[in-house]
Amino acid sequence: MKNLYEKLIPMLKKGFCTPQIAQIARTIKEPSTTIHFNVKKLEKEGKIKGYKAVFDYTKIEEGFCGFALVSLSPDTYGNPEIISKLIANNPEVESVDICTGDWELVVKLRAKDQTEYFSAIKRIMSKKGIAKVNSLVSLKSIKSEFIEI
Amino acid sequence: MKNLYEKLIPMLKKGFCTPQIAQIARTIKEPSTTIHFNVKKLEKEGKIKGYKAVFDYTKIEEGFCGFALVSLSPDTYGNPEIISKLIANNPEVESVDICTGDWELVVKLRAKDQTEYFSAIKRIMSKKGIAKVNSLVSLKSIKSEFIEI
DNA sequence: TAAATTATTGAACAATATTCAGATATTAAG
DNA sequence: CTTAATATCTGAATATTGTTCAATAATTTA
Repeated sequence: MKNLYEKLIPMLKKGFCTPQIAQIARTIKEPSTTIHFNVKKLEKEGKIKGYKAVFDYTKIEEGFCGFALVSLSPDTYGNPEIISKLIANNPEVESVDICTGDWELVVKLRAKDQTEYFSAIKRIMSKKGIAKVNSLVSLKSIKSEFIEI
Repeated sequence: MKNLYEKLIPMLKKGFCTPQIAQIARTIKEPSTTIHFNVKKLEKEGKIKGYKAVFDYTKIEEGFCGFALVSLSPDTYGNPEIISKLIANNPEVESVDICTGDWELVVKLRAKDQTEYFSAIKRIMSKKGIAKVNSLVSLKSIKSEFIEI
């Protein structure tokens, strides 16, 4: 068979989905055209960023998940956004947050296995400005993207 | 006006979306019926858990985000799933991971503001079995759910 | 109060997901 | 290798759904 999974999964992970207006309308018993109006307003107001699929990552070759707690070196304190965006720009990176507390960045990553996770971490975190990285490896994801696994 | 946002946002945050088969088909130049077949297969195989909207949480009264790094007390080491599921079962909780490393759990939370975040943390984390909580407050989300903000 | 803007809604339309049946490819068995 | 069985692919037809439009109602502003 044609390997469409390799194309479909990255597409659906980032978008290519749409709200089910008729089903929402039926569920909350409002006219579908009212739901349509409201959803489009949420989009125009920039409140909705997009629509996407949520995967069971253990079943799509992304079962190895971890958090990198990052300390920045003093010279990047003034502008953590630049390095954050560089980190975010990797497909293995699920989320990046600039934080207060013991670490400046919290980065969530997903890879196929330990080997690929290790090589991703090395590649992504070997940047000038990163002083220290503390890795927490996830043994089991209980909830992700607001959806319980 | 009817406040449909209060109903729509929780619905779209967890589901009520669907893949855009025709658009995928056009993009990768395959028959839409083939895409349909493949997507349904992904669903049957349990690889796709659902379809949902991603929000700009700063614009929907969930702008305050943080991570709780949790240490469990020795008596819960043997069964961290139970307490993890209790934690996951709160609407403020975006993700829960059982980890190795310096903390047993990593919990991502979203609330309206500092006050509501504080009350959520107190409510969620005051459980027997939780030994210690280290909170990291997000000042800015750069990427979330694989989507850059 | 009156005017203007914003929200709601049903009917008509266009686009899309889904079903179905036949064709093709792949795998398993002899 | 050949045949049978199974799985995948695909176009045509259908049913469902998102979208547009125009008219009405509600809300806000002057």
